[in-house]
Amino acid sequence: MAENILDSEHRGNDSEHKSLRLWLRLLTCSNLIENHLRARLRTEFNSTLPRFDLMAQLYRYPDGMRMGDLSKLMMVSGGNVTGICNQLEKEQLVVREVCSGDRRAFVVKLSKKGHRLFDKMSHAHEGWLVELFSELQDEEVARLMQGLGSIKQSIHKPTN
Amino acid sequence: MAENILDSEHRGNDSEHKSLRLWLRLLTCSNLIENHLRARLRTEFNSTLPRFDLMAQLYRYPDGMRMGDLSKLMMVSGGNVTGICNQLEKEQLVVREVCSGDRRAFVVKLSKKGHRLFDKMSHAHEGWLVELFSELQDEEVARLMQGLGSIKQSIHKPTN
DNA sequence: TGAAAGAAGTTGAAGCCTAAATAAAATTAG
DNA sequence: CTAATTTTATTTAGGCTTCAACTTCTTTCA
Repeated sequence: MAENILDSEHRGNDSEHKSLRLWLRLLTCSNLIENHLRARLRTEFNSTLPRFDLMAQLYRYPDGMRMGDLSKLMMVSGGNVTGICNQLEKEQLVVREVCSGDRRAFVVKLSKKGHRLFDKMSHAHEGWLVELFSELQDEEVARLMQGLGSIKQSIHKPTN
Repeated sequence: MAENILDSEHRGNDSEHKSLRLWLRLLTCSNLIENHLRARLRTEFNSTLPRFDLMAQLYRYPDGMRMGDLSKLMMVSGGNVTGICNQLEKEQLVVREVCSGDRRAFVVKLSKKGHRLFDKMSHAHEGWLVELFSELQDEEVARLMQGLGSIKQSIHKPTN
């Protein structure tokens, strides 16, 4: 314990500050983009980011997915998925079907109405992102993809 | 308008998907890290990320800051800052002082107790980040810092 | 000066989100 | 087969977050 304190004062300070600064910058970018997307979703579609994200997952899996899969992919809690699905279901954008073979589970799918709406939203959404990233060179994007990929990998196995 | 639709179908599809994929990857990384930090803050300090973030801002400005500045720096709404400050004030980790010269405003500062607590928390917090990023090469971190910097710049002036 | 415009912070309603507890069904093991 | 465990989804309590409306104070400018 005491050694750790010494350690971090004698060496490693650099690496610490680098890690912190990297995280803060990553967070800033994420917040900037998220806030921008949220605002446009609200003003242009009277919708929200979580609703959009859930529909986006279903859009990519036309056969539908279970609540638990949604929770994992979206990296949010199960209760949260339940809540958002309830709303989308009430608005008839999404359908819960009983899962043959497991009576506990549901398969959630985009309804026709939901599919149509998401078509429009995702098109706009992609446009906003292209706009936001318009000043970035292709090469820079490629490097970022790679670097962020490393982070993803690095974290999925946190000193296991 | 109609031209835009044509445009995006004839060319630019690549760039669209690149932008979208970059955003999704950025978001994934951000979520992974955020969830990890949130969990450790909870288990090890029985605290939360928003509380930590607010205290972090005050820690960097020992003379305190106004609510509005906190809102801008943290990129969250004013009402949100009010709520978090209320909590921290109740726990005596933070102090609201009347602002001489503007009777509408407050200057929020870290209390002694808050300062001591944040000392401990931030030390742990930096350690967690070093751990999370431990597999990244220095060079990769530098490249990421630069790339994310470009994003930040690019977005702060969204086609102004 | 004084009315209009703007800015700082709070409040309230609604939705988002988590963690922990629960209920129901499936799986595993004895 | 049955009891214990695990899995799937929901519920609950509490905190986070936004937006819009509001109050109070400051600034502007006619």
